[in-house]
Amino acid sequence: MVIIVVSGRKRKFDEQTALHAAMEVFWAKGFVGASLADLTKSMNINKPSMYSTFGNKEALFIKATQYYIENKMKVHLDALFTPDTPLKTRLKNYMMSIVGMQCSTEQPKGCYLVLCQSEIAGGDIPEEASKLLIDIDVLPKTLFVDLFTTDKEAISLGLHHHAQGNSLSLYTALKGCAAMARSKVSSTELAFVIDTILAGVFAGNNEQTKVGTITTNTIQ
Amino acid sequence: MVIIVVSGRKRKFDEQTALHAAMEVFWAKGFVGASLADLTKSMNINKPSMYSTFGNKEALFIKATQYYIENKMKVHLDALFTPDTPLKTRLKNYMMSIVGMQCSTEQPKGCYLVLCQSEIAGGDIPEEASKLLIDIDVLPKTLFVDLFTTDKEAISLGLHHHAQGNSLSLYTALKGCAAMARSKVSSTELAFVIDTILAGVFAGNNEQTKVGTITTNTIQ
DNA sequence: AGTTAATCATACCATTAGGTACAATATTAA
DNA sequence: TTAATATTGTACCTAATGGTATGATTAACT
Repeated sequence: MVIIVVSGRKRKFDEQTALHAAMEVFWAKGFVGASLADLTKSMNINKPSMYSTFGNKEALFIKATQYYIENKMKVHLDALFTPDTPLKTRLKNYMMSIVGMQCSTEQPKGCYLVLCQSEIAGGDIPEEASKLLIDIDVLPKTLFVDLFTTDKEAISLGLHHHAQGNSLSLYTALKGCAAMARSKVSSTELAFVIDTILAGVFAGNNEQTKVGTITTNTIQ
Repeated sequence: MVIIVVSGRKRKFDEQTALHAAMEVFWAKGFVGASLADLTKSMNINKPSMYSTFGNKEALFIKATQYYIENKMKVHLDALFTPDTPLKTRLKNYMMSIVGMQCSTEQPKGCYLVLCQSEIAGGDIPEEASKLLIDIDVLPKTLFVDLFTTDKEAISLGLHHHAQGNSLSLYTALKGCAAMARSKVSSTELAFVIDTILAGVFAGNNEQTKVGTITTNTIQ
């Protein structure tokens, strides 16, 4: 990191602190729902300061989103790779770490990304921001797929045969929990949901249930 | 229904058709994201017609939401009570009927209610509309609870012992699928997710997984 | 046909949206 | 102390927001 010393008035606010505040506004209201008045008020700065520091609303959103990923997503990863811990326990710890955050009263309930991703279809999210949100969406699923295909225990349990499907199931459960958390469902209740989806994955769900006359068991 | 015949110019548009169009706009953009320009353009009427017919944006939203419930939610119920069909199959048919709708290209992807409910936390949804959205949210869960507590097969399988938790699991899965569908995940892929959660429910997930040093197995 | 009453289209209102110009204010280099 | 530079606060811009007033249209009832 290069620090260039220049003369001029010093910035009164801390960029990271302001970014944290912006993140919370987008987390609660989404990109479209968050107005510049909302943002600058929470960031405790005025519009020219915001524009000179971050560019515009979209650029601020992109930085806030990256801030969320760095500070609110990656922190849970440790639980997934704890040594000498059964796979199921590691998955549960990881998922409950996320669910705990979704239900916390310290910050907006639910998931920043789930909310903003759901705004894309409305057509009011600028292209670059939209692209970022879509790109991010593959990361958690890829993480699960890697785990199911490389973890010794996963392979010995045969879970790697349905790595894609199992990963999608867990990721879908997390998104469902995000929606539930936003409606104020407690993490205690959602723990049961996590247990259930993990039971389904570990029980093996290969015996597909018939739908009408056709049977579905392929993932494309 | 009382029809009052009065003199005067006849309405050029059909109220239900207009409501259907409004529903699709709210479905795609949410309450906050949908502007009156968006709405009246899709409804193919102009603002005074909209205001004289429906009241205001909130009243239109409430009617559109009720329209959604009547025409897009209740249609799936039949699958849940098909005679001579195993419980698991009925649940799968019901859930896949919903997921199929979430993934359809005939209308906006995902779920109208999940999107709009997620906007409540932002504080920009008027009170009456917000109350409706919150009230609706208990219906699907209640539906599952009733089923698990009254269905013969459910009871014989012991599923009624975790009626609350199992219901929450299925409802959470549906909300997760809604989020997934909005990001264009196919119903074929989501069928695997539904199979997995059903496997979890029917396998019984009573054997809870330890989280750190504490064990969670209660639903409050 | 003429009266009555409801709907329609246009234009408009106040407010808020995202975004800037500009002058006042701090800060450093000289 | 002064010149140079960057940040700040205020005021403003244009476009879009939810919502209306108004007068022209159109249809039913007498």
